[in-house]
Amino acid sequence: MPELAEVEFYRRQWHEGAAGVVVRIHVNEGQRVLRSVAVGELRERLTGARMIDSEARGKQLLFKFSKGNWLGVHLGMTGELLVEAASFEPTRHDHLVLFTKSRALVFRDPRKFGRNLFYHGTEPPGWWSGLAPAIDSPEFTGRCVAEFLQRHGKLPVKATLLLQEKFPGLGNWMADEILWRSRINPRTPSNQIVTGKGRLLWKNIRDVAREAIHWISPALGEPPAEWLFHQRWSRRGQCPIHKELLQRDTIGGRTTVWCARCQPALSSRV
DNA sequence: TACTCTGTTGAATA
DNA sequence: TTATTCAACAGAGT
Repeated sequence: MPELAEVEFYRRQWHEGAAGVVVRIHVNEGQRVLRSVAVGELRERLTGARMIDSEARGKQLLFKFSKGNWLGVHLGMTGELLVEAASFEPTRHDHLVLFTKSRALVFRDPRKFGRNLFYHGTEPPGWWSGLAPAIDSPEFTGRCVAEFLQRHGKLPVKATLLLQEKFPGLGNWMADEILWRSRINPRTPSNQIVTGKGRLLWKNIRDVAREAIHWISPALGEPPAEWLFHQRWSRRGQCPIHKELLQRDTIGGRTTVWCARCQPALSSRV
């Protein structure tokens, strides 16, 4: 599930739930999500450390701990961050649990597509500072979006929007929402998004990202009823505008939903 | 019961 | 270099 707004929700959970130093660590040894982590070092260094900051960038999370320790989290498809009582007993999907005196910070991920990273040093780790500029940052300009679309030529615009190297945090439903608002057919080759449409697309990327955070991040809420979001999960989903049955197909390897009337194929529109 | 589907992504292949 | 396919995994839905 986690796209940028859900990721931000989970960041807040852990950030607000963290209280005091880590006194004990539970690790689900040998799990995929820990494949990049030196578990022994993580245990040793994080025990006695205290969370002092956190940041979300797209789908990536970084938690800064005292004594120069950094914990990265990617939630994959089914990951979540929970705060439980100190008496919490980890279940089989709880791969990393940081216990403080009063709480347990839980990283749970049944499908294990998520990932933890650990780094020790005074500056943020390279895998963090190398991430693409956030969608709401000044660096995310209409021009750089236009260039990126051109560069990806024939790739359907739907698939291009899912590339995290340029659109950090966009996931499947957000991409569909953005294209629907922009009245762009998801199969449109990226380099055929011309000037005016490109500008509109850029604006809607920013708007949907910002509004998603507004509606979802405070309490894992839902966007307003008129969003495509609410229609996409069912085969009977209708365009919120025309009440027409939505189209549904796999594009770029992902289930894609669109309205044939709002988003006609390129050849049949102006 | 068996089969299909899923919000991710990066490695392998073409 | 770039685009597509698939595997990693578990559970929910039909």
